Parts: sequence; structure tokens; C-alpha cells
Amino acid sequence: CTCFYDSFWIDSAFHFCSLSYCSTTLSSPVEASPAKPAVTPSSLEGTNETSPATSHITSASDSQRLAGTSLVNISQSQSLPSCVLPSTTFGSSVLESDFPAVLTFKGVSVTLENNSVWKQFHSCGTEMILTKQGRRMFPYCRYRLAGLDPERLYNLVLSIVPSDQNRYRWSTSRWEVTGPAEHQTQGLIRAFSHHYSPCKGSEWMGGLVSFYKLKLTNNAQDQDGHIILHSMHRYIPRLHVIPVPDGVVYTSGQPVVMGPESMTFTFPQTDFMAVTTYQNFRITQLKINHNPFAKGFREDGNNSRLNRVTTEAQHLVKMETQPFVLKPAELTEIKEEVVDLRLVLKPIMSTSANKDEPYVPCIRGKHALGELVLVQKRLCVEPKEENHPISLTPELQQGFSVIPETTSTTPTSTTSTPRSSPGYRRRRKRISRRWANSRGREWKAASVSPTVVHSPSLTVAMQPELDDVEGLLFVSFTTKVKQYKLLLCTRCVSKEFISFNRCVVPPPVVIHVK
DNA sequence: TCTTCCACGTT
DNA sequence: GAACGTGGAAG
Repeated sequence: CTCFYDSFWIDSAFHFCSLSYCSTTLSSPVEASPAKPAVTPSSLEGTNETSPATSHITSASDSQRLAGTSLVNISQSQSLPSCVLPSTTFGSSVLESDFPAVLTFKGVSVTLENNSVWKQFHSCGTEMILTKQGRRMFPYCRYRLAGLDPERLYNLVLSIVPSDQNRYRWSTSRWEVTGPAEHQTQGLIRAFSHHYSPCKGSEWMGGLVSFYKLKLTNNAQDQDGHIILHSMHRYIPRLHVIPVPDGVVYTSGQPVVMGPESMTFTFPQTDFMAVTTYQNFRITQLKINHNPFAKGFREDGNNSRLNRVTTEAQHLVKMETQPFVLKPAELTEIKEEVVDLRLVLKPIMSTSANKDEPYVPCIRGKHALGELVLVQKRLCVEPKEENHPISLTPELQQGFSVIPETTSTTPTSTTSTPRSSPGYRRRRKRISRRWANSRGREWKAASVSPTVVHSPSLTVAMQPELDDVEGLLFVSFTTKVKQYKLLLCTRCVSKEFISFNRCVVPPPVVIHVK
């Protein structure tokens, strides 16, 4: 890896002082304000124009098939104070209004043109998808420049550097640090040279500068010039404004040199988490709502995909206590029976401001946020031994308790698929994933009563898109030999919260038994 | 957690 | 109409 990058290195005595926030914070009156956004640590003020840190930026040659790509040495940036949000505040809306839309340095000002969108995403914790073949950013970096020398040539380069030295995971409803960051390519990362580079200052200032062509990848062997990042790590884009030294005639493929006149502009609100699959459902929704390419997923009434889902859902609502609809392939293995099973859903934790109102954290009503968001994830209880009563783990005690009022759930079939069979595992996995992936909603942890020997696994989820029925609760659980599914209607949505203690589950429910 | 494929959308 | 950009489902 080092050798590969070495081929792009050029020796330069230039000091590269702007691979930090100093270039933007020093002369930005907004940044100089004490009311600094949480993502901009005060220690950044300690950096300055005369930093001895040296760096180089080179553009890849055409022969390397990396057109538009540059390399930036970020090794010194690691010794700089990192621009870090504490993990608990990533995606928070603290001081969002303080994020500057304009940064000025050495008389050059850069405006983040789509600042409002970035701020919206940032308030939820922006995520960017990485794919092997490369994925565009959304939002992407779009700037307006002023204060450049109209006649001088400039290269505009975007680099994306780690925001911190952590690796994260999505846990329930927030990002958590899980350990140190993966090795970050030995201090060298790629940068993306704008496809118009170099251009006269007047030309750059004449319109918007968009880096929509930039793509992110997790393929460390990428040869297409995409920016290589690690999933589950935080990054932040930086715009480098690099004057072409007088007398230098730029030719395609020639390395771009970061000289002492170079400037770097970093907008804290463009900080993002690299992922391979969206973790936060709110981010997915923002992407769908703002990205024109994702229009097909919008719930605007003209979407055939969602219309189909809605129709099915409404059908289920009408069925109420009728059997859950399964795919034809699954129906062949199913016979039907009526089981007198009543469930009472009972919240165990109450953290509502109003202690009288049982409140499941993170489940919020449509009227509160404009959307229903489910948050806690998964619920699967596996018995350690067959026929062994299940005990609640501390984690599960945070969630629901599901207590059958009757005990007539004894399996009746003796010819069920063995739990250990591939077919069983496959079906179980498929169903589990289907639920887990259902429209990006997350699972509420749940458990079964220790008295229910035949319900070792239980799944509970709300279907928020069915707001017209005010909350529909699906319950699916698996015994060691059988799998039950049923559909329950809760009708328990308040304006702000969903209170499960008032859930009334319909009496005897028809259940499919495998 | 990641990859591949897909339907559906924009460019 | 081709190429490309999307998020989701499935594996």
C-alpha cells in the first residue's frame, strides 16, 4: 500500500498549514464566536497558519486511471486536535443554528451552498453509503467561492478525512464507540480534484462548485479514483483551494502541490458516518425526501411500490384477527388452528416526563415528529436448553413483557420441521430479516414470560406506515418446533406517545402453526 | 456487516 | 432510450 502511494508522492518543501480547521476558524467571525458548535472543539483554535506540519497533495496521473483523484497526507492531522463530537452527541441538534454557512480565510470566502440540507442531515447524524463500485454522496459538497484572484489559476480539491480515531456501531437509537479506528491507510488518503480544475478564479467564482461526481467506496483496492473509507467510521470533507504557482503550466495528470498559499475550508455540519447500510431510519427518510434519485421511495401517493405495501397493510387491518398473510411457498407447510392466546403488552420502563403516562422511549407518535419512528432493535430469545423456561435478561427487561393469559399454546403438531433442520433455520432467518428490515423500522426488545415454555422467541414491532389505524402491532414468535404469527390491533396511539399498557389485544386469535 | 440484484427513478 | 443513481430485499 505504501509503495502504491509512494508513486504519487512528490517532494515539496511547502508547508501545508491548512489541513486543519485553522484556516477556517481563524478568520471566520462565526467560528471565533464563543458559541461554537459542539462539533468544533475549542482546541482547534490552537492551530494556526504557521503550523510546521508539512504535507503534500498530489493528483494521480491518467496512467494510473485515477483521474480526478489526489492524495493527501493526513498524518499530521492526527496530531492535531481532532474535530470530534462525543459519540453521544453525534446527530444531536445542539447548537445547529451556529453552524456557519460561510467561512472566510485570507480574504477568500466559501459558502456551503446547501447548508440547510446538511444541517438537517447533521441533526440526525449524517450517514453516507459505501459500495464496492462507489456511491455518490448525498448531500454532496456544493460551494460558492468569493475573494479569489480572478486571473489566477486554482485547483479545487476535496479531501475526506477521519473526524476522530474511533470505530462505531449503531446501537438501538444512537451511535456508540466500539473501539479504535481501523488503520487509516498509513496517513495517506485520496482526495478528489474537481473536474474543472484548474480554473481561473473568475471562473470558479462565476458559479457553484459541486463535487457531485465524487464517489465513496469501501474497496481498498479501488482503481477508479473513488474515495476509500472505512465503514462505521466518521469522516469530514474538506475543501482545498490551491493556487497554481505562477509560471506553472498545468497539464492533465500533473501532481497538484499544496503550497503555502493553499487554503482549506471545513464545515463541521458536513461530518458523516460511513456505512454500508443505513442505520438510522430518519436518515433514510431524509435521503428519500431530498435525493431526486430516490424519488421512487417517496410516500407521495404516486409510488407504486409503497401503494402496494399500503394496500396489503389495509387488507391486513380489515382482517384484524385473521391469519397473517404468508408467501405461497410458506403456505404449503402450514396448517391452521385456533389457539386461545391472549397477550397483554406491558411497558416496563417509564421515562416519560409525565410519569403517569407509560412511555416507551424512542417510539414517538406521528404528530410529535411528523413521522413514526421506532427505535429499539431486535428481540430474540433463544432457550439455552430445550424445554427450559426462559429468564429475562437485563437487556430484555428494558423492553416489553409479553404475558399470555392462557397456557393453551402447547404444540399440537408432531410432524413439524425440526428446529435444527436447514429449512427451519432458513425460514427463521428469512422471517427475522424481513421483520428487521421492514421499512427500516427497528425492533422493540421484547421477551416472553418465563412461564411460557413454548414461546422461546418473540418479536414485536409496530408498522408506523399504518398510521390510519393508529398503530398496528405484529407479533411473531418461534418455538423450538413451531412458529406462530399473529396480527394484533392495538389502537393505542396518543398524540405524542404510544402507550402500550392500554393495548387491548383481541381475544382468541387465529394463528398459523407450522 | 457486506454484497448483489432489482424495480424504479433521474439525467 | 441508454446510462446511471437510488434504497430495499435477499443471501
